[in-house]
Amino acid sequence: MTNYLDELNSQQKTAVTAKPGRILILAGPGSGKTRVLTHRIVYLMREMNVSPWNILAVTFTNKAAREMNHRIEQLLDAHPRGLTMGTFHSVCARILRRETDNMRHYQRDFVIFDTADQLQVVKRALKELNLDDKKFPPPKLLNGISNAKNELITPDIYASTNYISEITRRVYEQYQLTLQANNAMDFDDLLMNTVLLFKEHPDILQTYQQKYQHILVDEFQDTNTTQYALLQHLAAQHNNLFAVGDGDQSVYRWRGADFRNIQRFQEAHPDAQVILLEQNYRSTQIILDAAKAVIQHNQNRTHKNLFTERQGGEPIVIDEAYNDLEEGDIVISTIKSLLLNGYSPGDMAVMYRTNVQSRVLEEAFIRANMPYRLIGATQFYKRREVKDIIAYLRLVHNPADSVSFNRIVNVPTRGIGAKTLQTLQAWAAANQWQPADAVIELATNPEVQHPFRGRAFNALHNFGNMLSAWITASAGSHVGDLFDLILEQSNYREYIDDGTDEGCDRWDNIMELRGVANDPNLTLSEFLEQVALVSETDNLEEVPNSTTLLTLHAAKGLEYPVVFITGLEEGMLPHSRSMQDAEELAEERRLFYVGITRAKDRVYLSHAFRRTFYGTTEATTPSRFLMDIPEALTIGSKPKQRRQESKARASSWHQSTPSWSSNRSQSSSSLGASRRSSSSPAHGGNQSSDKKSASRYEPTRKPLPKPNSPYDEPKRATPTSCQFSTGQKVEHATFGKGIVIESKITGNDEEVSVAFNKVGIKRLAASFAKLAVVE
DNA sequence: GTAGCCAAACATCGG
DNA sequence: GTTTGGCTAC
Ligand SMILES: Nc1ncnc2c1ncn2[C@@H]1O[C@H](COP(=O)(O)OP(=O)(O)OP(=O)(O)O)[C@@H](O)[C@H]1O
Repeated sequence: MTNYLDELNSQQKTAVTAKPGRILILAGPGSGKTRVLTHRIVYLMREMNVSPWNILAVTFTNKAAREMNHRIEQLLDAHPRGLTMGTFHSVCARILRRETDNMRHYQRDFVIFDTADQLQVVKRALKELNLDDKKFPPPKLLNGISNAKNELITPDIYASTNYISEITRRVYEQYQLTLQANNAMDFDDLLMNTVLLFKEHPDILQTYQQKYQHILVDEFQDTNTTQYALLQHLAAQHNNLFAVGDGDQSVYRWRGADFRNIQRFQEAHPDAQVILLEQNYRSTQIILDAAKAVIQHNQNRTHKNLFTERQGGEPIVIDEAYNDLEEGDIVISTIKSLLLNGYSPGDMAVMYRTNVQSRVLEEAFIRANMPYRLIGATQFYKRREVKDIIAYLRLVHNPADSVSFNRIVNVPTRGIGAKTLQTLQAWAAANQWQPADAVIELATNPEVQHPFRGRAFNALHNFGNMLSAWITASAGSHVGDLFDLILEQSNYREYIDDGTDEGCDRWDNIMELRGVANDPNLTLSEFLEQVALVSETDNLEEVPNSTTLLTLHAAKGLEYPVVFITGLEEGMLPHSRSMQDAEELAEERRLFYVGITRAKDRVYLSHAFRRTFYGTTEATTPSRFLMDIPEALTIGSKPKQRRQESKARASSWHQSTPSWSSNRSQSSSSLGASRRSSSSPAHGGNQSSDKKSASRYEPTRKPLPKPNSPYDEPKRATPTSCQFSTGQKVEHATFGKGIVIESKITGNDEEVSVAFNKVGIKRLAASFAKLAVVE
């Protein structure tokens, strides 16, 4: 039936049932984009009789794709077989993989290079061009190359206007040749090469145009020129493009995204239907008002009249901490209070501008023994041991990959040092081989002329033997079997698992990777593609019921009942590297806006008066963004005042200790619950080992403390008598009626356990929970 | 050829 | 404060 349309408001319904064509949905935060996209797909299939094979849906993360797939399956009560759904990168990778026969420079087994690999290639290009990598920093050059690719600029049309750009052009040219020789593409190539393929082969383009008659795109504001071109090509024939986006949430300008693609789209297609989604289903009025007040300061916005039916709400809490350490402690103690108020750890997220900030927060979680999940920072797939194993597998899959070859040829050490490698490189080059071809030749062709003797020869010969055996084995076997074979024959375990905690940890990571390879239906090629294209947020749900620590960027598209945004200081948010340029500053503001609008019920904003950079501590100024939130919506001392206070304090700090503590207790009163002032948290020696073994990468494997474990170790018992007693009937604003099962004094508050009729047993803080006794 | 040490660089955001 | 890579001593 059509009852799925009943779940939509009228704006959403207009969007979902719009006549196919060019459609632009401008969707405010929390306005149900996901719902509109999924229902649109179902609508196309059911009402318009469109086959899922003819639908392409592009999402921002793999996780979003999975979730939408799941949702559609529920709505249809059947698996949408044939539906193409994925990120730009994964969709392009699939197309390219299929079309390699039509590409001049690539074979089917091409691999995807990540940033570390890319840097190696840039360094090699510099060497080949006789350029000094001290004078021309590889990361800068790589950035230039990436920008060009995002703008669909190939080396031959790259216009150099000055010395540096001429260097970039040359390196770019050489870089592309090296990638091709390695049968490898970088992330940007996946997009650019797909567009180039379509440009060069109109017949192939036509095939895909006919296949993808209906195209839907999420997060349209964060598409770059190349992605935009891709969409325009694909949609050129049937003109059915359903783009959903919000200019106010554009936060990827720095990697080529341009929210003006929204305007471009409207200008290119004046007949496009534009539909606004303005009702926010997520946040309370107060949160939405605060967010609107923040974003209002940006120029050239499409006006949207956002509203919510969730009247009122909890005020935004603004906290000032003495330093970043105390900021972490404040977050922790606030979380503890919220846990007593019925929230669970998984309801909360702690956000920050840069990954380094996560460290202090993480340590606070570890000290307090609270469950958390860290997104990003040192990503799993970027860890040394994981990259090593992937390099082995990649080399077997694509022996042309010399970056992987160089990475593992002597890891574990097997007597192939710099000197030998140099000779190998020269010998390989003379024969037009890649290094892996050379060692295989050495091992399998006894006739071959070569420059090696003695130990070096033996080492290379052995390695070549192993490699060619793996390549043979890879043909018929599962990824898992190949994985095990490589581990065993390379002696990698002995090398990495050296008995230290760290070694053990690294081995565990390898076993975790092994788990991914377990899927029997996965080919080596698919496995490698999957691990290359996973994003940080993709595995988010794997740790149930722990608080999420993540950057504001990573938070885009997610929602949490409680959101903490930390580090609201000038230089941090807005970031110092974005404060010069008005456009970049506007993006910082959007980032803050994105953060606030992730919250359903509560927002906590914090800043530290002193923060440690590079090991030295400096005084800070509260973020200008704090002053944009109307006072009426906040609790905590007024941002304007504190700005001056902080400045004054910064200058007078060394003379005397100002009335910090009194000030502090004033601003913390808002939380009611106990909050210890962190005078000097012990920097114990066991801290670092704790961190490594306890949580950094464990969460996906090791169960974290159970949600009901006692986070709230009693601190200082204040002699207060209990208001509630066992058996008493009570009522709570949200949870309804229930019976008290236990009541005790914890910290300086009374902790009440109540069995509610509807929601089961909850533990609440009496001062917080507004429990009423009923007859 | 390799392990281990120390200095220099370092850290915005991510697929 | 941490990581990287270049250098030295075995
Ligand atoms: N018509 C509706 N009625 C009730 N709830 C809805 C409706 N539409 C969406 N929602 C709810 O609103 C919340 C936000 O939806 P969604 O995550 O799709 O927002 P979004 O538009 O993607 O937001 P953002 O742009 O901020 O990421 C979800 O919890 C969803 O269930």
